[in-house]
Amino acid sequence: MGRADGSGRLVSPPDADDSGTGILHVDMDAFYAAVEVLDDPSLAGKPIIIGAPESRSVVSSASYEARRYGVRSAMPVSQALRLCPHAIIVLPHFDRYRAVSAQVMEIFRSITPLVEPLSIDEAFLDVRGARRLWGPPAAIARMIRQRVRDEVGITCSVGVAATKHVAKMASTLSKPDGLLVVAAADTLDFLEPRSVRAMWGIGPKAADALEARGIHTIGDIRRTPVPVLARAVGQAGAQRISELSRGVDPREVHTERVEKSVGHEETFAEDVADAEFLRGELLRLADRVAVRLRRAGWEAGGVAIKVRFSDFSTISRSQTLAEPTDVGQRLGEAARELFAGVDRRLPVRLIGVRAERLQPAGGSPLALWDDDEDWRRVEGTLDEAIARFGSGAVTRAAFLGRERSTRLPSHPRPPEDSD
DNA sequence: TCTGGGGTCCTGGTCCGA
DNA sequence: TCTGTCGGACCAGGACCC
Repeated sequence: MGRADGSGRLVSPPDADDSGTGILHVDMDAFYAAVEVLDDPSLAGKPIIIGAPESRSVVSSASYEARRYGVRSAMPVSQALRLCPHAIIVLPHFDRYRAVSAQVMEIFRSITPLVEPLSIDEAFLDVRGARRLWGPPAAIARMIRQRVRDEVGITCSVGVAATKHVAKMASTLSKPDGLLVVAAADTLDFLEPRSVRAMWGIGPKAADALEARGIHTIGDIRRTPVPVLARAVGQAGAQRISELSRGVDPREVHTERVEKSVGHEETFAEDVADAEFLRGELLRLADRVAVRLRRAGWEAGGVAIKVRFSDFSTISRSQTLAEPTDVGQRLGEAARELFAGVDRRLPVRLIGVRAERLQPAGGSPLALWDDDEDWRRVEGTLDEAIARFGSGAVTRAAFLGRERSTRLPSHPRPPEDSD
């Protein structure tokens, strides 16, 4: 497995056993800060905070030099500056981060087509089919680290394991600039002593709820019956963490990701009570959402708004549209209708608009599944397909290329969903 | 001390039709 | 015809992730 190297991280020796593995999780180290150093080498070795200097801004990313002072992502910039007064604040350059990210992802795809980007700075790779070309998984991981360093100029950490969950945990433990390999046979030993907080999907609330029941480690989760876990994290969560604690994680590496909603939100520099101004903002945000919808060729079947008040309490309202749309005016009208029903007892800190239930604009081709999971492709809308084939013959329909399934009326749920 | 913006997923409540 | 039940759709809120 791995050993501590004195810096708090775990790394594997060059001859680490990688038998039974094949999933890699690659995570760039302090990505935004690393790109800024790449573009301005005079920042190297200095505490950098990526964020806006405005009063309500939070830290998007921080260099490891800043993290030593306790600076963390999502922390208010004002608080970060109290912890590290000599930190250098750098405004984010998202276009540049996206360009570097594309460069890194291209390296991954030159090794295997099975790449699942999780965010701008991390991805899962399934390298089980790449062994003959590039060698065993641990060797591939070393090659990736070398290539990212040589060709892009930044460092990354890699976890190698048999499953996504363990690979993700391993990369986190190996940070920064590390490699940790967990052979399949070592999975349970690896998981056993780790804090429940280290699990992917367990946040502060769930961790508190588990610890209140004496469940502190992943080994504790493994020994706890699912109904007991369910009282802390809900039924679905309990089932999931119970399986993960036993090293069971059947999730594959998916190369296609389907967005389910598109939204914009804005926190005002100062809280706003002026309703007319807020209505104007809703229209402006709806327009931005509509532009993105049209660029992607989607229409929204529903609209949601989010309002955060000066006391940080947050409400949301949503409605299904009579007809799907990608027109900003229509989205804006729906958002304003929803806003009219909100009790505005306090000034507003943040307002947001989100388009939901996305579907292809103008009735795209459908794939229809019948009861035998046999499928056929038809042109037109779902309603037209029902008219043509009858709802009884069809259990499931998906818009091609989007993997959006729609269960048809009066019919049993298919054995598995397409998501 | 004072909490961004972009998302996904889950839960629980309510309404409605079969 | 009335009533109870069940399941699906929809909605609101919260937790979580980067």
